[in-house]
Amino acid sequence: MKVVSLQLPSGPSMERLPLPFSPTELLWRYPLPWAPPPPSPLGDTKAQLPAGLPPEPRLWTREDVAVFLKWCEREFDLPNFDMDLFQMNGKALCLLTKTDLGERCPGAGDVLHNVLQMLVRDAALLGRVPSSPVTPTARAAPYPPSPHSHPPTPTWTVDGFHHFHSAATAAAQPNSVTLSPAPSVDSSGSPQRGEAVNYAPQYAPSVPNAAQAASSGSNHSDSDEEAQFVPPPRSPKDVPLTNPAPQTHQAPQHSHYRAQHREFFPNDMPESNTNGRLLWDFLQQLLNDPTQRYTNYIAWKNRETGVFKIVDPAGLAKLWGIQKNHLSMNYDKMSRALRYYYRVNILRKVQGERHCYQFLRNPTELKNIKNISLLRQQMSPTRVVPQSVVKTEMKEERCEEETVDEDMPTDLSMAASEPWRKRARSDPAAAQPLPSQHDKHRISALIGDNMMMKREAEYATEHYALNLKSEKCEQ
DNA sequence: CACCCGGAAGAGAA
DNA sequence: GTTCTCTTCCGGGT
Repeated sequence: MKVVSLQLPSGPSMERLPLPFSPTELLWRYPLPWAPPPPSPLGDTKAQLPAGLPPEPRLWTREDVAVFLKWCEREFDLPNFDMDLFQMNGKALCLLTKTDLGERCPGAGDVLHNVLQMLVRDAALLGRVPSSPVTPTARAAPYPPSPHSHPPTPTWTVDGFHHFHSAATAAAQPNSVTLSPAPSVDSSGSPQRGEAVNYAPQYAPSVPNAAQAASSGSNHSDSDEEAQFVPPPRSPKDVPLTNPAPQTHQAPQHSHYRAQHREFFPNDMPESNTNGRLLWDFLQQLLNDPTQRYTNYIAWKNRETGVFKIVDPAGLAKLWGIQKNHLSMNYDKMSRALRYYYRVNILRKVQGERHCYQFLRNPTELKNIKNISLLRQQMSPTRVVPQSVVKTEMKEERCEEETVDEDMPTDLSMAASEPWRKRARSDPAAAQPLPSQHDKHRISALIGDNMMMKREAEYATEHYALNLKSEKCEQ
């Protein structure tokens, strides 16, 4: 296992390295005075739950479910539910998808689902019943059980932010990540397996020592992977954090969260809505972890220019696999995903340095890509268009004026540029004619040719740093 | 051997 | 059904 010894755990151990959680989720969950959460119809639902109703929906009895439904009818002005369709306990209720709920109560399924999701997450965050922290909660984890969660993918546990937690508890519950069993491995998605893990009385460090697993070979079969998720004996390298920030799963205290949040995601002003679902976002979250817990996996080499190094490729891939619930993820696969970012100028490889990449866009830009993609059909020369149209449009755009920044592809759609890449590579003649340098530059930005991209990359480096600075100033 | 690259096909979510 | 973002697999190069 290749481990760079930093000040944090000397060996990457996912048992004590909770993944960052979605900042947007917390914004949503824990309204900040200066950053009001997105309006939620659910509002202060939890506080208004009928007295006597356990806050953890999965612990509800049938009667509790009935009480809850009645309460929902009143609270959200929903049509009366057919209680015959809800003869189930809370656990079963939570297992219903939004669709299921919609079928049982047309017009109210979304609301019901959202409320349940919120309650489940709240319960998890409060440390009562761990939710799936690492894998996307939607579809992967038993909890929340629905594959149609909304908000979509609040994913992370909040353990990294609880500095207030007692040292004793921290020692007993080292910053751990509770990993749900691998649904992708077990296609049955048996909730029983999840229960066994997730109803544990405390947050057992059930995330595998993914780094160890990964480092022992990243091409296991799925069954191997699953086996790996039994926490192996702690290696001598897995010394406790010397960092004074104990990582636990206690309920967050808002004030602490606030303070940390500002540090953690100073660039997260725009709502990304990705929540670590996208690879670049995931990497940013790890890189920007305020307590630097992931530096054994990934670390900035030069934050100003966006250059980072994947310290433990196998371990990082494992983390990513956990996040995406693809437990057979390895560095080879993950790096393929990274390479897709080349062509859209999100990343580039740092030549000559292994596992070194550079963000070509700073976090704000990246997060704005979501918005850009909404606008791209009107404004972006590299907008997503049906592939059949790409060729024609490219010819027309060839003569467009270009500034490096604006024309750097921001479109995350691989499809948009793919035809050109294909043409250029598989059929060089087809990429012709390229009558001018200008055109070459143009095409290069699309096809991500490293040489031709150099100018943009250099620009992006400066651009990245400049934006970073300006964002800091805004703080 | 590990890393890196990119094509191809397809999955899964929105 | 379409689009997006990967995931998976692969052959080939360094």
